[in-house]
Amino acid sequence: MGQTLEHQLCFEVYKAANQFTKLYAKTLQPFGLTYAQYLVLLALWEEDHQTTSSLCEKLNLGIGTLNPVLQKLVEKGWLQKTPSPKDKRAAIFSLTLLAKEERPKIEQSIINKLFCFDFLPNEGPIIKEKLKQLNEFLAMLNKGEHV
Amino acid sequence: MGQTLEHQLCFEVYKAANQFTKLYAKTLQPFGLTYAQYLVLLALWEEDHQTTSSLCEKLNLGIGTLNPVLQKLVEKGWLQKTPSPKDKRAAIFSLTLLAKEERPKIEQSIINKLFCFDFLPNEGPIIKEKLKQLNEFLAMLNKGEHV
DNA sequence: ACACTTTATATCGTATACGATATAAAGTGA
DNA sequence: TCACTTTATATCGTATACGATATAAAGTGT
Repeated sequence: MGQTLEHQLCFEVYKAANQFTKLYAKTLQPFGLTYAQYLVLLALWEEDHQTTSSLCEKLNLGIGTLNPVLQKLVEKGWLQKTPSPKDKRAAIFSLTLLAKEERPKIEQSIINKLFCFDFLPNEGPIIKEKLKQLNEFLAMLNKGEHV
Repeated sequence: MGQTLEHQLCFEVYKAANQFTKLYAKTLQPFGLTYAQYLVLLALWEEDHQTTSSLCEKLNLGIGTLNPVLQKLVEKGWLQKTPSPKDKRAAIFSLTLLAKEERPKIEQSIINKLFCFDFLPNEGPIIKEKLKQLNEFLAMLNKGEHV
């Protein structure tokens, strides 16, 4: 395998992630949201009332990463944090009215920014499927003890 | 387009990037290198003696990101920083003997870790090509002023 | 030569992202 | 019940990653 920068899959993934972050940051900036904060909202729009650990699992992030993001979202009025009645350790995060009301505006902004060209509607689903396979492979490597 | 987390291409890219970072971090840890530091070495293994701005362009990173990484690599003895004779503003980074000698060991560790399965040799090149197209598209969006 | 712009690097503030560690609540088995 | 383990969250230190700003050198046009 060629070991030059040009030949590295990991580098293409790295660049794509950074570019997505920049693009979403610009699009989300009018709403006062960062990309990571938007991903949390996506997870909760999909299913409201989730614990920290549930969100960590969905987003594949550690609690050390997610906790500050969740705190910011609560401070800015997007989320509400309530203790679980069943488990005194657990915290449950729920969408506020603001988060529900702003959703269509945010979605429309992203559609206008990213999906007004042919590329993503055409190629997006294919790339996404390939990346899902890649992520399964990488998750396997990250779990196990190989070499 | 479905707006759930499950349906987002950006999220698959995000996860893949984080997983690569974790995987490479573990593999590079015996060498005292981080993933970002490794990417700099890749760029210089491909072409030695590059300026800060050249490395920024190759890695698609801002100087605010790259500068601390380069400083660390110099501190740890992987790179040498010399002022350019032609341009008093410019700094030129070159590989040390250590960086040249360790290269095959580092490459072998990564091959052992990631390429000892069928997945990357088989699917890697296809995914990489798709991501290159995606990156061109995202770069276009990040450059221009659309919407 | 000189005002103006551009380029190259440096620094700062904010926000992730990770692993390690700490703490408290919940679960488990003898 | 009680020691032990597991689970859920919190915090800390290190390293990116970004945009904004600052500074000095180089380039440009008159």
